[in-house]
Amino acid sequence: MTRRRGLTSPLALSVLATLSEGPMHPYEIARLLRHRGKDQSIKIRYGSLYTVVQNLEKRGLVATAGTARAGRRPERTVYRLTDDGQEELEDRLRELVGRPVKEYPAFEAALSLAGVLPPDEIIGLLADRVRLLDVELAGARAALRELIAEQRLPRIFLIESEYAVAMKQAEADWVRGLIEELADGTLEGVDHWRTWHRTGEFPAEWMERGWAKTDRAMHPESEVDEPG
Amino acid sequence: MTRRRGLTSPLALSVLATLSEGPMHPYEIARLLRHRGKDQSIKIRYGSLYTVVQNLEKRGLVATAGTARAGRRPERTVYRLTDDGQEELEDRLRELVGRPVKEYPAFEAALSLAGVLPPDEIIGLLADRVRLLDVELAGARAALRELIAEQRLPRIFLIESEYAVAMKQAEADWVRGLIEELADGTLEGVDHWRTWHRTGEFPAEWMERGWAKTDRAMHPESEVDEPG
DNA sequence: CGTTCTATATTCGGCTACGAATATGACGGA
DNA sequence: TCCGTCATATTCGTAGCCGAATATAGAACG
Repeated sequence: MTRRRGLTSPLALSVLATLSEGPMHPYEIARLLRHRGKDQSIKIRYGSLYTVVQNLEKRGLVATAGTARAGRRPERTVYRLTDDGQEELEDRLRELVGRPVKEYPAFEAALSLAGVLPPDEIIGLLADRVRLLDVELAGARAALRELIAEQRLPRIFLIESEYAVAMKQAEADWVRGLIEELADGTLEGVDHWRTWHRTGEFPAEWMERGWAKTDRAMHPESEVDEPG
Repeated sequence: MTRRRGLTSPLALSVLATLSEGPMHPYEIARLLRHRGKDQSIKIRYGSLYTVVQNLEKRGLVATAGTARAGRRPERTVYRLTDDGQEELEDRLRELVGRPVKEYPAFEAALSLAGVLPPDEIIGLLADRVRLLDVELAGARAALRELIAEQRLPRIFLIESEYAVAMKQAEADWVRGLIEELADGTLEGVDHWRTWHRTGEFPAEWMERGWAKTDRAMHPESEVDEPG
């Protein structure tokens, strides 16, 4: 009945993973992860790191292996992975690889609120986005090529970057498609959206539909006492 | 010189966006967003909602429009969007639509640490993932069809879901490709990864490469005082 | 050998997120 | 009418996240 709550952050996982290579102190963990470019896929904040390690210690997933000092620099606490920690690490990794978790990308949120701006402005913004995505893609691909060709780093160490590139490419492609549908009016509703912004009035044609009615019903004009 | 820090959460943005339709109290905002299915693209937590609204008030982006009560139920504070709030809303939306922001999906983190498990187990887990993604995709597509055909909801109100579906599809496709490359050994390094897990020894062939050397150098065996 | 810059190593305080608790009204059935 | 349950509406405490500050050592430069 050991409680398995919390400590689910990617940072916590990366700490366990790194310690599975041998005892280390927190700063060293961060340095290694950075050196390997893992900070591109995992958000590493020094402020968080030390708290996370302490919490992992509380749960018995890591333990202090001793303290060391070089010269008169501040004392470093060296941690090691416990058996429980190794088990947790593997369990969480299995979970994370084996099943998708619901996430909330900022762009999805933005799309869901895009109605606030008029469609023609949105088209321009989406075009900006595509341009920037293309630049990022070119950069990321060049970096990958460099690491593989010059540094002779096996591709297997770079799958997470290849994944990121693939997703970025998919997004760019999808946005390009959306821009087209918006521009040529293929996408059902854009015309009404446009006139709605021009006139400020909710399209009469939509009023009739069921979803519009229940939507209105959600927002009763309630009597309000003016403040002050 | 008004400081424009913080309050960048999607939830805050959705509050502003919803209030741009008229004054409301926090619970009503949440209800509307839920009714419209926006809670699929934006994480809505009641605990957070009230804090967010208060902070928005502090920054002058929303203001209390009065208080209302129905019967003897707890008093509700009704908020309205200020002019500053409307401006902020549009600015942030432009930013969010127009430029990609770096994000850290859990799966990317998992991939970057996947070396902890042996490759053949990873292949199995990836297969699980693909299966689950396919199920989710079927469900999401069915839901979209239902809303468009039965409810006669214009597609424009559903772009965020279409985006989510497209991204999920892209991920499923990419993972399928990865599984193949892992299974048939096309991906450079899998063989060494496999023997490394079997023997516990870092492959000699890799030792020679520059990246492996600097990696070792990152982790000096430091003298450690045993504790207790 | 002073100065400045960067790398090392960690602490601290404030803010944010969010689960859980609270309190009331409305509705439906036995 | 009494009771259970659902919807309404909000507060509170805690746990975690993270920017910024702190302090020291070595390296580079003139």
